[in-house]
Amino acid sequence: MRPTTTRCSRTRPRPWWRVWAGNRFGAGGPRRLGCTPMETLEELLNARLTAAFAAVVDGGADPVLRRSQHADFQADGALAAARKAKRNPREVAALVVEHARLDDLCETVEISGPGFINLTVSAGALGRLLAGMSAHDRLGIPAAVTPQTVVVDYSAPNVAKEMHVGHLRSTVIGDATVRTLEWLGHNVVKANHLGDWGTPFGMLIEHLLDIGEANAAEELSVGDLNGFYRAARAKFDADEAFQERSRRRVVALQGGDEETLRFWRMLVAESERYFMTVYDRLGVRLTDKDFFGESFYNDMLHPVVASLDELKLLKISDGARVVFPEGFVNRDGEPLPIIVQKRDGGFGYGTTDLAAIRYRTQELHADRIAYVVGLPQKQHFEMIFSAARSAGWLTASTRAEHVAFGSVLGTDGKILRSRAGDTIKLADLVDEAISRAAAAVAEKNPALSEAERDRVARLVGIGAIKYADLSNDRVKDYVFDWQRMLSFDGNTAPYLQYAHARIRSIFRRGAVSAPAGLTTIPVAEKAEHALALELLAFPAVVAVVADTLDFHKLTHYLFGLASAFTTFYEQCPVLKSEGEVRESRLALCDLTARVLCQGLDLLGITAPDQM
RNA sequence: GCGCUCGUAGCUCAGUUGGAUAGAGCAGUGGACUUCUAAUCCACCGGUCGCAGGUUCGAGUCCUGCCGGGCGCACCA
Repeated sequence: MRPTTTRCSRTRPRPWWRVWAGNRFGAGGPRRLGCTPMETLEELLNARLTAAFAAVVDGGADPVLRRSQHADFQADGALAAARKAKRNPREVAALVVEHARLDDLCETVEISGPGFINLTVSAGALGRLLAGMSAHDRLGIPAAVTPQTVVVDYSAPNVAKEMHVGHLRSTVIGDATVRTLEWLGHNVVKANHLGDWGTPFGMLIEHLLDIGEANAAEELSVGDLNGFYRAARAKFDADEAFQERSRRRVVALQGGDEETLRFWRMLVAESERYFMTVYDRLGVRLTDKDFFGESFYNDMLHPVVASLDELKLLKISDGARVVFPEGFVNRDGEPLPIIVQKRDGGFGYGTTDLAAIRYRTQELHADRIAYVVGLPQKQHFEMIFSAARSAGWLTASTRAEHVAFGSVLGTDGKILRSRAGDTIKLADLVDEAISRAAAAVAEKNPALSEAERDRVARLVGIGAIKYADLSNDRVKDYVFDWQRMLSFDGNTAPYLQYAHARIRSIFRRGAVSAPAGLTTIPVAEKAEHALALELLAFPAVVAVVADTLDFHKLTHYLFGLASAFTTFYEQCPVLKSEGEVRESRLALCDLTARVLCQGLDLLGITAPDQM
């Protein structure tokens, strides 16, 4: 949910508690991470097949390479190419196979069915590629050669209002976005679009004065934001005099009255302090430097309106100043506006979003802006993007996207609420996750020390919540189910964390470290072969996820990797094997652990070494 | 009314530019611990892919029309 903002007055000081360092990202750029670009298995196969297709088919053709149940990979491109050229698909496939240089990569290349090309990767190729990946500190994924500046707009709680499950998804998905893009070497601006401005602040400030500054600070700092807000609201609804005071207070706030601003800052600061405690417990990267609330854009609102006017985009409709982005109609089929300035002179939230997008493209020089906001806001963002394009504030050189997500449902299939029917405080949700995880850990591994158990419980509990959220297609609603997300079986965070802990345990138990400097990692067994293919797929998956921000594709991959590992673990003794086989298996273990650890880290989940 | 979004096994979900017999997990049933963590693994059972047409060698995927759930449609954000 987008935070609440209603009105704004003529002049306003810039928020004092933070200084936007305009050149914070300008100089230096990202650290170069000393990586050599590597070719992935899939890229290699694709390149060879593409060359073969070019030799066989006029104008060439996409090999349509993918993983297969019938072999390691299959290339289906011959069918489409044959149809286009009105040729026999099996013959095209045969010619492609004849022309393809695959000797160094494939054990077998066979044609099957109507013209599928089935590829089995040779052990030698797997060994070489695995060794390359293992020797690489970034697991085969180089840092971006041309880093982008990416603004991630997420979390966005409201001052003096409790964070609830609605903020959970934005925070978790946003954090995964930040981690993934930062790891890839991009300049990421974390923009926590705090709801820190608007009419409610009249009543909130009056309530603060009623109960006294000290009491208010106390109430807010312990996280009783709902209590504070409700009390203010109740008075506002019941007491006419209080209403009047609140209205005057809003005017004073908007007018820049110094004392009023001091109270407002206090509300904001106390709320931010509280939000930080929640973020810290959740283990997300947001800091107190990342609050860029709506008030941050206040100075930019009048200029936005003026610019729209100059650009002839501004229209007057029913006394309000509006822009009509093309292609949007209301229920009567009339053009649907974005209200940039209301009849009474106040600004709408659309104005703030326009100001923010202009700021982000023109001042921050963003190459990409990701709005991690709920699906219901979809039309709003389409309108904002459309208007911003018309104004020239959003050009083809910036990718603006609404990273939409669905609702969190209870096991009854309805929007998740507490038993009493209230919204659930995010802080309570975190507490419950940790206490449930603590109980599970205590039961399943009593040998852990108390301190270690607490640490593991926190990582498991938080991991479970995040993983449950990220492992579903984000655009869909998902069902929040404690039992399922904390299960050690199935596609869950604890399962992956456990797989990782088991691997670390091998090295502890064997008192060995991962072999280094291998030029090849021989794979012989079926389970080793399958694990190798999974490991080598990591770079491609990360690339897709960075592009689509579909994190369930990463969780899906990690689960497949962990499954492949446990099969290997059951069938291929590591410490009991000897010589080259032992070295190879230790290297596979190490590589799996590193990929699991890194993959989970991109999701904001920590994998403990033991649990 | 217009628009967006979802509908796949009893449950929770994958399914990438259209490709081979639609895949997992949970639950259920049956197996496997002198063993590097059994917090695991293996096997079986389970689906008219909401419905009906269409496009073609081939449709869960693309097109059209329905049905059902959720959401949005100007001065709250």
